[in-house]
Amino acid sequence: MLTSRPRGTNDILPGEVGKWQFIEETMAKVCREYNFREIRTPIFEPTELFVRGVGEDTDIVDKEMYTFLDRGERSITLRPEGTAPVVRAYLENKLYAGPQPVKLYYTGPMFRYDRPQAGRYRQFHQLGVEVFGSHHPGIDAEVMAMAMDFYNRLGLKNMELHINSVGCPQCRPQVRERLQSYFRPRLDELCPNCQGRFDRNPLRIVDCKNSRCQEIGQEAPTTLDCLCDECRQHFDQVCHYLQILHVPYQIDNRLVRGLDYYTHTAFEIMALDIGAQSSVGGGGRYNGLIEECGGTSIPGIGYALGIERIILALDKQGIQIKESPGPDVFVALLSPDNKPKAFELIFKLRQAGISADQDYQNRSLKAQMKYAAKIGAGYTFFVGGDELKREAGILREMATGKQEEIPLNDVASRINEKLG
RNA sequence: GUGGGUGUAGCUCAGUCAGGUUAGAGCGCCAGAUUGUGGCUCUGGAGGCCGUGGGUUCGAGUCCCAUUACCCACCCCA
Repeated sequence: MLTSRPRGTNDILPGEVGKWQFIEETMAKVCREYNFREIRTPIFEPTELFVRGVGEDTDIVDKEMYTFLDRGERSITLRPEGTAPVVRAYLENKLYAGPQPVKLYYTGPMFRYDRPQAGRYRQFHQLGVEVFGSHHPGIDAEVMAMAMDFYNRLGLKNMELHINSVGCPQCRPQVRERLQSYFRPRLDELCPNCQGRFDRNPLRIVDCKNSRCQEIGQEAPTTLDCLCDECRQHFDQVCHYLQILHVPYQIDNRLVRGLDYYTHTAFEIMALDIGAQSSVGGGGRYNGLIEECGGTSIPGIGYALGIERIILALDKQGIQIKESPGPDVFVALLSPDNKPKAFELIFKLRQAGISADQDYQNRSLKAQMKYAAKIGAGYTFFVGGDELKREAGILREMATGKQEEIPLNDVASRINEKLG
C-alpha cells in the first residue's frame, strides 16, 4: 500500500512537532548545563557490534533486530539502542586520549522489531547520555539527577526513580549461585520462561511479572544481599550523593535491566500514568562494555529515555506545549491586479525577518481574511485601492481589529516595531 | 510470538442486534448572505468500491469465513 506507513512507525505532523522541539531543546539546554556534548553516530552499524555489546541472550539481539545484508554482503543492523554505537565511536575516534571523563549525549531514532502497543513502536526515538572514564559514584548520581531534572523542566510530575545494584563480575557468580540454590527445589513450578532463565540468567526470575513466579521469588536473595564490599560501598555512595542533591529515589532490589552490559548501578524512571509501558527512561553503569567492544578497561555509565513515552506522559498530565505561531503578517489583495505589488512586498518583509504569507487560491477578500484568521496571522496588510495609489496600504491587527494606513516602504519597519 | 477489541465521509461517530428504495449527523473544508475586511450566525456545495477478498441470499454496511491494518494487553523494553 502506497498510502500506509510501515507497522510500528509514526509520522510526526506539524501540529505535534512543537512537542518534539520542546523536548529536544530542553534536553540540549540541560546537557549544556551538565556539560555533556552532543555526538551523532550512524543509524546502522555492523550487526556484530550489537550482538557483542548488547548481549547474545537479550531479547533485543535474540528477536528484535532489523538486520540485513548490504550489497557488499556485510551484515548490517539498524541500531536498536544508542550505547553500543557511542562506545564504538569513542573507541574508533580515540576520545579516550583526551581529558577524561568524556560526557556525551545523543538523540535519534532506534529500531526494534517488536509488536507495537501504547508507548512501544518499531521506530522510536531516544535521548541518551553516556559518561566514559570515571568510576566515581558521584557520576552515577549526576546522571540520575540530570534525568530527573530534565523531567522536572518539562513539567512532568509523579516520576519515580528506582535504583538497584546488579553487582560486578566479582559478586555476580555468588548472586547466581545463591539464586539457583534458592529456586532449584521449586524449579518445576516456575513459568517456562523462567525455567529457561534458571541457567542463563537467574537474576531475571526475580523480575518476572508472572504472579506464580513472583510468589515463589518472594523470599529470594537479592543482589543487594550478596554484593561484594566494593559494590556495596559504591551503591551506598551513589545513594549518599542522591541525598545530597535531594533527588528522591526508591531502592528496588528486584530491578534488573534487560541488557547484559550493566554492572553496579541500574536504574529506571517510571511514569505512573501512561499505560503498561511505564518506563520512560533507564540506564546504569557498564564497566565491562568498553572492553567487550575492543577497548581497554574503561568504566562507563549512561541512560536513555524514550521521547514517545515522554509525550504520552505530557499529554496524560495535560501539559500544553505552545504550538508554533502563524505568520506575523498576511498580505491580502483587494483585487487580483495587485498581485505583483503584493509579491514584491512579501519578499521584502521576509528579508526584514518578518514571516509573511499570502493567498494562492484566488480567493475573495473576505475569504482571504478567513484564511488569515485560520492560519493565525498576527496582522493583515491590505494592498490595493486608493491607498495603493498613494503607495500605501492598511495594516490590521487581527486580535483587536485596529487598522492604520502605512506607506509601503515603512511596512517592514513598522511591523518589526510592533512585534518588539 | 500469543490473546482481546475495532475498521462506515478529512476527523469523531450513528446505522450492524431483528438483511430490503438514492448510507446519515456533528465538526472540518469550499462558496455565498449587493458596495474594500476574519472570528458569531444563516444558506448552499463538494466529499463515502461502509478495510480487503470470498461465501450465504432474489437482495449484504448489516449474516458467515478468511485476510489485513490499527488499538490494547502478555512478553520485553524506551
